[in-house]
This record gives sequence, C-alpha cells and structure tokens, in this order.
Amino acid sequence: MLLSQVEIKVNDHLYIKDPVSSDLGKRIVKGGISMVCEYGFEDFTFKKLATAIQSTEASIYRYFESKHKFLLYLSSWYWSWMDYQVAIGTANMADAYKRLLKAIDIITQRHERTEEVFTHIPEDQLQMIVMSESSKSYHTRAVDEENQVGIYSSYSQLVDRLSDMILAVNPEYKYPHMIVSTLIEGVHNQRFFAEHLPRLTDAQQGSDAITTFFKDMVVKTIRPSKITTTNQFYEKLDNI
Amino acid sequence: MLLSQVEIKVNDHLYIKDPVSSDLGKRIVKGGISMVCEYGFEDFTFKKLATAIQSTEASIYRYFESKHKFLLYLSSWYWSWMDYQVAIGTANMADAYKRLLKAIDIITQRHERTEEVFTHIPEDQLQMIVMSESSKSYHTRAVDEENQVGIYSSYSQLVDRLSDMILAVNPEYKYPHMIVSTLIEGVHNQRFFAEHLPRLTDAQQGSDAITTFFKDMVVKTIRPSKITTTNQFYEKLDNI
DNA sequence: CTACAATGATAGTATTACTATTACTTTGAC
DNA sequence: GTCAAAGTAATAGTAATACTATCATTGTAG
Repeated sequence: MLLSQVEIKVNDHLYIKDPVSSDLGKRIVKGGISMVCEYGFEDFTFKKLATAIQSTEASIYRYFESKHKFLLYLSSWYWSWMDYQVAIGTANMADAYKRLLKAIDIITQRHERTEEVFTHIPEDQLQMIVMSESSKSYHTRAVDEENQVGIYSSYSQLVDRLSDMILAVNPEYKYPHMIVSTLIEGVHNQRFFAEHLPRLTDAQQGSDAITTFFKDMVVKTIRPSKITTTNQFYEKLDNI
Repeated sequence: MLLSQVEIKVNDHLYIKDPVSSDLGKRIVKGGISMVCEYGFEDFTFKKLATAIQSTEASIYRYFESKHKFLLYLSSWYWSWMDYQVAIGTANMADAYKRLLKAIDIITQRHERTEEVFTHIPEDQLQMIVMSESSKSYHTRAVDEENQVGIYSSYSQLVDRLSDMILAVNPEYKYPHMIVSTLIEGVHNQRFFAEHLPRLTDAQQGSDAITTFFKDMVVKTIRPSKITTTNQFYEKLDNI
C-alpha cells in the first residue's frame, strides 16, 4: 500500500495543531479514542486523557480547542477513511450494480483491526465511537457555523460518492442523497439497537442481517418506478 | 375527544413526582420544552428554567431527578403521543395497505399546534426537540439499565405497532422492526439535514419530499421477494 | 551556543449538575 | 377555625468540568 496517510485529510478547522505532525499528537488521538470507547464521550475529559498519556491538560488544548472539536475530528477522520475504503474497494469495477453492492458491503461491515497503514488510529474502536457518539457531533447549536467552514465535508463527500453510484444504476432516481444518508445513519442505529435496544431491531448482535437488510432496502428502493421494467431490473440484479 | 389525557402514559421511573399532577409540574414541562427548543438541550439548565417559570431549582428537582431524565420524559411522552395518534388515525381501516400508508403519513408529517387536548404540551415544539435532541437520550452509558426498567417502552410500543402493520401487508417480510426504526429515525434525520446540512439530503425545507421518499422506500422494501408476484403487488398498491 | 518552538507544571475561573437545610405557605380532615 | 402534613421557596454549598493563563523547562536546528 503505497499511498500511506496522504489520503486521509480532515478539515483544518478541526484542530489547532495537526495531531499527525507530532508524537504527542498521535498519542492524544490514539489515547483519546480508546478512552472515549471505554468510558463514553460524556465521562471522557482532557484531564483524564492527559494523565493517561502522561501529558498535561494544557498540552492537549494546544492541539484541540475543545472536547467537541475532538469528537468532530474523529468523526471526520472516520468518514474520510470510509470514503477512501469505498474508493479503493470499488475501483476498476465496471458494472454499476456490482459497484454499488460492494460499496454497501463496505459501509455495513464491521471493521477489524488488520491493516497497519494508519498505526495511530484503531479503526475498529473508532467505528464503535462513531456508531454511538457521532450523532452528538452535529446535534449542536453550532452546526450551521461549523457547516459553513466545511467541517462536515468528509461526510458529504462520502454521501456524494455513494449518490453517484446510485445514479449510475438508475439515473432517474429522485432521492439519491436521502437514501444514502438514511443508509449510513441507519447502519449505525441498527448496530446500536442490536447491542442495546434489541426490541427496535430484528438483527442479532454479530449477525449479517444488517448488511442483508440494507442491501435489499437500497436495491429495491432505487429500482425504476415503471412496473414493466421491474422484472428486467431484478433479473439483471439476480445475475450478479 | 372524550379520551382526554388518559392515553398518554410514560414510565414511572422518568419522574419523581408526576408533573401532570400539579400546576408547577405543568409549568416545568411547558417551560422546559420551550427553553430546550430555543436554546438547545446543552444550554438548558434547571436554574434558568426555574427563574423563567418563577420557581426554584430545588423545586424542579423534586419532579425530575436529572436533566437527562427530563429529556427522556419528553421523548417518552412524544412517542406515546405518536403511538396514540397512529392508533386513532388508523382505527377502523380494514385495508392493510391503506392503514400502513396512513401510519407513515402521520409519522412523517410535521405537527401543527392545533389540538388543545393536552394543553400543557406544545406538540410542535416537542417534535423539534425530539428531532434534534432525542438521539442523545439513548446514547448514554446508562442505556442498558434504563432499558431494563422499561424507559424506552413507549418507543418500542410504537415500533411494534408499525411492525404489525408491515406484517399485515406482507407476513413473509423478515425485518419489520428494522424497516420501522430506520423509518422513524430516518425521518428525524432527514428533517434535520434539510434544515442544517442540506448536502446530505434532497429534501427542501418544508417540502413533502420526506413523506414521499419514505412511503416509497417502505412500500418497495417490504414487497414480496418473488419476482412473479411483484406486478400484482404493485397493481394492488396502485389501486389505493 | 543560542534562539525558538514544543511541552510541562501549576493555578485559577466560571459554570454546571445536583444536594442539603431551613422556613414559609397552602390544603384538607376534623 | 385548627392543626398537621405536604408542597414549595430561599439560600447555601459541593464536586466536577471545560477551558484559560502564566511561567518554567526541555529539545532541537542553525
């Protein structure tokens, strides 16, 4: 893997000093991830993190201007990374259907800690954080300002990429962004429900029901609306 | 409307003293709703609320044991109310398709402040709160304990009701709870996106794209999977 | 060797969520 | 009307939190 870290870029406004640029920065991110993962974002503080990584609160504040921005940084990194995964995972796939299904696969799968490309970020823990905490990152009074300086652009970029894949399958489909953001948010919800509120889902924890469900949902939803073409559509799909 | 407030019940664990039982209680709820709505849950405090309704912090704490429980109370009330709306809105509808579509209608629509049945609760403001804050209510370390004492049962009940409606249309459909919770959460997300992060959706603020999109999504997704029956299925739907 | 940036050490502030205590007021039973 | 009990107000206080400010120390590049 030649591309190294060049691919994963997050918006400048999310940090004061780029944490990738120093050893301390990486320790903050890595330690922060495992702390948020273990205690939850509410009970996570820069002070605790500082002692855990043998640094000080003030030093952490030199990298991230607030706890909230730190969470935004993690989310943003995750979406960039996801976008990258989807990009390389579907590269060179000529067939639009196959490409879309592959992309949904990547998005709905749980990630395991295998690749050692970005050593300072444990992607599996990060996925857990995004699953259970990321909705807090944009449900804020400051969404609008934050959005203006492009803080959510990683997420938008991923949504755009998937929307294009949808349109490649059916250029007539009217709501490509809606189905995609419903898919992405839905995956996290369902996974969270499976773990904590099982009455709200049919997925057992660890089963592949989530992938199956969402693939089925997206494929059926974006099908051309003319009934006469439906069978052809599904026949085509079935051949994949 | 004979049924008065008897219908809207929330779990006992959500309050210390039932706010419906006194004038102060109702002022707390009503004032709290408009405050959360205006400033957001983060910037809302019992102290501010106390001065706004001309009471004291300590008095409010006699009704709600914490800020968090207050939000849970509001959410729970909302879901109970929704369940009630769906129940009476679809009562006596013999046709399973029509009933389901009507239910989706109710869930996806914005509520206006018309009915004066529950005078101490402004449903329109409450809907805004649930839309932008409710995800915080269950993304907590305490979800599991809270779930055990039945705090989320209002939500589950609504999901169950809708799941049954799905199964009435297609008894073979495997993921009734997943499609329903995806629908409910999705509606809030899309509405929020339309207002704050428009790049993530195709819905203009105030348009009926959300209702249209979700109706289409659900109906297509729960269709019987055998291709041969598809046309019949849609012909049936088209006749409604 | 020195200049300068990065980090550490320590202290401090305003706010917050929540508790404790005591006193005042209303209500309802007799 | 009296009296107890419950409900509410008034006030004070605590531990924790998010964040700032200041100054000392260290490592490193030129």
